Amino acid sequence: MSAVKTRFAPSPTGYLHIGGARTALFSWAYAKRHAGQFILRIEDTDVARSTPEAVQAILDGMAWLQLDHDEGPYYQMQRMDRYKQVLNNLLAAGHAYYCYSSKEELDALRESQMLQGLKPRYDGRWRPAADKQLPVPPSGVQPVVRFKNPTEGVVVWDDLVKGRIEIANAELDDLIIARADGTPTYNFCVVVDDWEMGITQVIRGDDHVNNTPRQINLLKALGAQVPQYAHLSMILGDDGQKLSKRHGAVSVMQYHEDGYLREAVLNYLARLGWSHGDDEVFSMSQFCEWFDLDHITPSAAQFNTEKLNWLNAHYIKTLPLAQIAQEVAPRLHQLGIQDITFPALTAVLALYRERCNNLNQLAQEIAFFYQTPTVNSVDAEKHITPETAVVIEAFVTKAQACDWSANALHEVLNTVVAAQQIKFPKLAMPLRVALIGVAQSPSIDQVMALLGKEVCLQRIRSLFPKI
RNA sequence: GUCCCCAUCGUCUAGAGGCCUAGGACACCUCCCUUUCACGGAGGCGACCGGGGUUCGAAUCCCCGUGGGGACGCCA
Repeated sequence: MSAVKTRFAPSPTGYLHIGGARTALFSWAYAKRHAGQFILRIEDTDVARSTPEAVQAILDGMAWLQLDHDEGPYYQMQRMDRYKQVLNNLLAAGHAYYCYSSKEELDALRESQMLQGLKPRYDGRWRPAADKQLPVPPSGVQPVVRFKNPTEGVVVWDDLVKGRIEIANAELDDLIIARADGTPTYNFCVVVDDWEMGITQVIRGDDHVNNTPRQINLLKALGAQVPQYAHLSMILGDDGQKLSKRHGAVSVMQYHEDGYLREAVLNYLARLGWSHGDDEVFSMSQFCEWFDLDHITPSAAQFNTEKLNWLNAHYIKTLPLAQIAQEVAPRLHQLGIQDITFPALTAVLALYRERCNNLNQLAQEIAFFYQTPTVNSVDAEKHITPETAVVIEAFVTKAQACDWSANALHEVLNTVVAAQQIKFPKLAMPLRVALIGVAQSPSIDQVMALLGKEVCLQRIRSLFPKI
């Protein structure tokens, strides 16, 4: 077998969604695993629905996920001349023929077949045969080109995911490979490309299972080597329903915007429909060493945001701080915070990153370090009582004298609590409310140390003006 | 309707005839840690779609049901 070459071949009619991303990931990983090549091919022959924006969205998605291609992107619209050559060869060799049936005629045929409980298929009325009298071509009608599919026998292939699949040629019909305007159709372009680009494994969604026997027949007519096929089952939404734009089928870039790390999305996707024993958390380089098609589940998988969140949390707390800072900084800017020089973002993140499973949430949580928080009235009411001011005043008095390090502040906190004969939260909670606006935070001494003496005192005084 | 595919905890999955009184992970529950909230640690709850075979033995193989999904375009 020649060197492995896989491809991802999306049609640019929308953004790169999670299902497409997983298909791309598996194709990419398969090539990496076998030291092969991965190519990107844009299937843009549906001129009416393809858009440059969608092309860009796919490119952006692939770039964000860092699924780099070794060749391409190829654009099918740029290969028209080649398709037409192959088409003519097929016509000349008698593997294809012109069909003058109108769309209306075909619709009527389909309808009557459905009514009879039959599978709708072209009946071959323009298909040439040895002793057959073909109808006279109507004038002024541009014909389509149909492939002369074998009428007998079975098409068999050993699907790398689903095992042996057999489909009788009697189930197939003569598919249109070129439209009336002369442009080739999907099944034909795919075949020519997979053949000429030397694709060895076609890894794609299982909605293509039914196209496979047609493509194999076409490949055989062209005298081409038939690649191996691996049909991935689909991904269902969180609710078990088919992924659609209406419920949650979002662009992979949306995950980026929504606060997910690529590491988390990739790791999650890798484990959706594929497994390596009990391993759950692994890097992409590890994945590329492990990935194989033997351990792909043939059944559909339901997307589980909770688990993605868990992985996101894992990567937020384990990736280098500098990397997390790079992700969080722009999100702080989006919250209207311009200056993030003090306190150092990495120091803040070191204290806070264990508390969030999402980058946007993380940015929101730490925003108070860079801008004055609004006090949560529920928390304020709960933790600030008439006696509070006394306690806080005692704390401020003592704290002002210390060097404002976390350790020193910790000492002061303990001293004041002992002197006032109160429980620790009686002091810590009102401080949190004054400094952060809410009653939840990491160790309050560490927060105060990061915030700095000046800001702390200022925020305390704004809530307790008499101090 | 016809053809094709699929079927283990709520979810993702391990499982290739005996290692399975079915393992791991997310979620959930309990406890521990604790300066609140998290994080972390320790436990717990929880599944082989049904029925027939084959076999000494089946989650694993076969058949039939049932359920779910996909395809049936001059879309890709």
